[in-house]
Amino acid sequence: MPTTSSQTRANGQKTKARLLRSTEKLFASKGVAGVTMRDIAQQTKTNLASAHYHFGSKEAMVLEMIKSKIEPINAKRRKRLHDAKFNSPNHPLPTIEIFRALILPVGEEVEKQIGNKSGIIEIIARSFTEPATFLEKVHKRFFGELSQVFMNELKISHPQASEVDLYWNYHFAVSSMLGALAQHRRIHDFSSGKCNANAVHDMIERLIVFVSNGFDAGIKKKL
Amino acid sequence: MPTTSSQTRANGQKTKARLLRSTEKLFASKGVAGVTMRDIAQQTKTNLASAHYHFGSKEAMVLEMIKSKIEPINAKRRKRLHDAKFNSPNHPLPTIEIFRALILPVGEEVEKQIGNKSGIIEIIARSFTEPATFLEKVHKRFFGELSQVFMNELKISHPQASEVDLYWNYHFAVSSMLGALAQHRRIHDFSSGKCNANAVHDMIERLIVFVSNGFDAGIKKKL
DNA sequence: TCTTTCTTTAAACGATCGTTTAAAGAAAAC
DNA sequence: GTTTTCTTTAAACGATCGTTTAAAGAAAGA
Repeated sequence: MPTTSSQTRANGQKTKARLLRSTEKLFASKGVAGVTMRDIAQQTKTNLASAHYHFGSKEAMVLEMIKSKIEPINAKRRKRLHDAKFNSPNHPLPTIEIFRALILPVGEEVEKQIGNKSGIIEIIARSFTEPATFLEKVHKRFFGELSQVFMNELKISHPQASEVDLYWNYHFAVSSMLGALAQHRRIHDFSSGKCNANAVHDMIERLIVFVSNGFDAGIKKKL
Repeated sequence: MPTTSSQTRANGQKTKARLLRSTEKLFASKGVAGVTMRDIAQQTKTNLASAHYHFGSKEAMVLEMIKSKIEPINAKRRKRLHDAKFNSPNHPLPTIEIFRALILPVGEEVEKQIGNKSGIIEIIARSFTEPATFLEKVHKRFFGELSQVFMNELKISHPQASEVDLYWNYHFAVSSMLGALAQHRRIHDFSSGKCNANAVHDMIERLIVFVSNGFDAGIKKKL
């Protein structure tokens, strides 16, 4: 049978991938603490001990799942930021373009999971809100460096601004993004059906406007 | 002994109050799922069964604790909104005054808990982010009506705006507030010590500026 | 083929969870 | 003082958790 050599012992890898998919859906909809290894094994139609065989522990499993979902998103963010700079080589980037690079790739991921009740976004947002479990380390590991990249870009675009202003308002911007995306499904009930939670593209554009204008308003004091 | 008739059998009430305090601190720092009834009993220096005697169940205990903390905050919000209207009877309220009424009372609560590692704010924010546990009902119960009050005020202040715009941007504003307040302690590390997480008053004023300008930017399209 | 390695399985382990029981202790009512 | 009601206590209950064990099954190398 024609399989690549890196794909030898194929069946195990398939089970591992299926476990990761189940982990994402279950953790997103019920929270890390609300899902048991037995839930995951049952959803994956495999044995409980098999999950431990592939990942070693529940914590290691969550980390690997989160990593597999977040890193592609962060790569898109960097690429979009890089491309935006390339397209306006002689000018500092407008605030809105910086936040577009930060937010749009997450929005695309939200758009993918329209059919599902929840996905990686809820997990990311929870890593920002949950108490001092291991999810807190996750947040620093996956977003620490990325935040510095975007902060640097904001410094370049706002050369007269104080660092304190920049840090505070970036903090507000990230909080807005995560809170809004994680909870966007509630908009339907809250607005008595007037707003459509599945109109992700519309929501994302609104969010980018909200965030970049809030950011600039908090910065301009220093001009 | 001179005690009011509603205060007879005094000792039990003291234990109940101590249980509520322990519940707040523990749930705030470790999350609802991360705290056991035994943790609470131990922290309160009482018996495990005593907690069930006073509250019936873990869930009822959490609900009562949250209610006891949130309702005074919401009362302050309504009062501040009412006072602001009284002080400018002939003009619609500026956006920033509406959000000041919404955000300042929460800020005062954050200021109270500066010494502690965490408090009710983290719990409220988590009720916005956590999966479909009973905390979700909590959110609707305690904030549903309040949100309508503030939305009505925003409609009055933005008579030309569409309801869809208003709902979306109010959603963003609330997300910003909860995310920023719940995570404000992270600003110290993130900013390499440049921002002081204990300067709550400064943070709150920044947050109000961020939110109201973001809101207006999302609304003004319709003018 | 035989052997080795990878993967799955059923069953059990010890720990811990929310809750309940039944009895003792303390405070108020009489 | 006696009775009644409220409160606390130690101990146990059944359920469920993450993890481990030991053996069988499947795939690849020799």
